[in-house]
Amino acid sequence: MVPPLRAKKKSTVLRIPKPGAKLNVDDSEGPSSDRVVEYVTSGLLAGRLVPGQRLIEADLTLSLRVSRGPVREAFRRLDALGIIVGAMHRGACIRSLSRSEALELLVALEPLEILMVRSAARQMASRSQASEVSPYADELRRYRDKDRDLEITPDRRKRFTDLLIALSGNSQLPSIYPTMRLHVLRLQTNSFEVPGSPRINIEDYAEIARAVLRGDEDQAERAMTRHNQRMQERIKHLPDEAFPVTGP
Amino acid sequence: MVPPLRAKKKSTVLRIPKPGAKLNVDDSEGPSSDRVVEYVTSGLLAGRLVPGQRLIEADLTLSLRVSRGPVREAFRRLDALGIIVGAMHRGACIRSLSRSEALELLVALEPLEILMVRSAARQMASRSQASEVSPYADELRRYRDKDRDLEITPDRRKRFTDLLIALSGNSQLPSIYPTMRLHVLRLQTNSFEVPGSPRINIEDYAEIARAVLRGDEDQAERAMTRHNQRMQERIKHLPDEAFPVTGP
DNA sequence: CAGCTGATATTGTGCAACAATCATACGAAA
DNA sequence: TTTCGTATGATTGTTGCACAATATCAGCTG
Repeated sequence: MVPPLRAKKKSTVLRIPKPGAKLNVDDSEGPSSDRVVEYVTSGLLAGRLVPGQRLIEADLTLSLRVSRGPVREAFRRLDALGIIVGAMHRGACIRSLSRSEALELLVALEPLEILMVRSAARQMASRSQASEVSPYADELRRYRDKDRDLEITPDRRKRFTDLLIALSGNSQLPSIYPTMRLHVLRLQTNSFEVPGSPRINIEDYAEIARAVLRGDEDQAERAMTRHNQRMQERIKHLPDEAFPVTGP
Repeated sequence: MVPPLRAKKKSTVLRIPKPGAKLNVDDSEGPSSDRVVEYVTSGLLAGRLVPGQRLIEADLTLSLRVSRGPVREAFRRLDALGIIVGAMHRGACIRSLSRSEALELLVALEPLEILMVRSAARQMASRSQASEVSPYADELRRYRDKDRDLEITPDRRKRFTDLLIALSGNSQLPSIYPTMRLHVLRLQTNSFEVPGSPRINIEDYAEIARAVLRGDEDQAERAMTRHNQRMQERIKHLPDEAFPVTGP
């Protein structure tokens, strides 16, 4: 299997790339399908893509300069994450939640959020000096103090729960929680302003962060529950346009 | 873009299939990648595949008679579901949970299971006569009565929680809960017998089913919590061989 | 207007090629 | 002998193209 004699093949150093191959003109790192996933998720949060919108493989192929393989792989991943829905021979479109589905999502997410803040608070109480938690704790303090730099964007919201999950110390939460959160994040910020809502979230985060940093599990749970309740109220009052209907 | 004149191309009716194409010799229906996912998940539950095992694209290509495209798409889906883990240029292997990770998974799953049984019990109490729930309720009764036909296999266990989720009426739970449950199901049955365990699960299911069918939310939660606790105990007592370590 | 027919668009799959990287074994230097 | 670089093979990541299968839609006909 291993020819002991020197083969007549070309030296490894002098590899002349042929046309039609990847050629490493890739400006970013990592798998190409990651870029597609990033494009869709960030586009969803930025409002560049909206629920119900059809995703055409050829379009992404052109705009992202990748071939169909990675695009299709990314679609499967997004489908498994509940971000898009795919139908046989009909491609994929961004998943759209009805108002009741959005409420059910919040109901299902609530117990996970409670677990998350309780675990985080417990970790803070027991090992607040540990070097592992300190960078996360520092970042969480900025939410508590309503740092001016922290303009509340979808990314900031996502980061907030990511922080809590990291602090919770539960290695399995990242795999379970974040899958469909994108839809909630979208409904939290994107357009459809409801009077008084933007401030509410900042206050909610500050309250949750305060309780977690103090290591007060019960208070953290109460704060998180209140936040979830306010989100449910907000969703109930959003206009119908926030819940587009996808064709059959 | 739409050439009005009849093109010189071949008539649509007389399409002569050329060799090397799919040719529809596919004995099953649905996307090919589904078959790959099915092969892996069922193989994991059946013990044909074990955690830590490497998955080679070429192998599945040969054994399932599909090309690399669908195999890679399936891998991305399984990766998003937490069933396998993939590393750049190193392929994928079946995810292996350490003992502590398995425990953390159960901890994270517990609040979802509570939500699930509480909702199911509530639905049973409020609309027990509704035609929607009756088929599910009938099936759940077979668990309550410890139907002899219901030999407890991994599929039966999976079906039990699927039933509860269906009865809960929460349309978002299916997207959130089941992703990583496979690992728990595997640890419940596969080999590594612990004295007295097999009966415990049957009794657990019967107790949960009884409470849910009665519409007793509190009792259902208690029963489900007990079940989860017993599972945690079981995991603590499993031999180390049940938690293979994957190489760095 | 309903139903059919055909064209078009898009997806699903296969195949082959190649680059990039990993993994291992081999051999030379220390 | 041990260690380290390097060749070599294995496997993955990506591309491109071809073609089949299905959906969608426009036009035609009765």
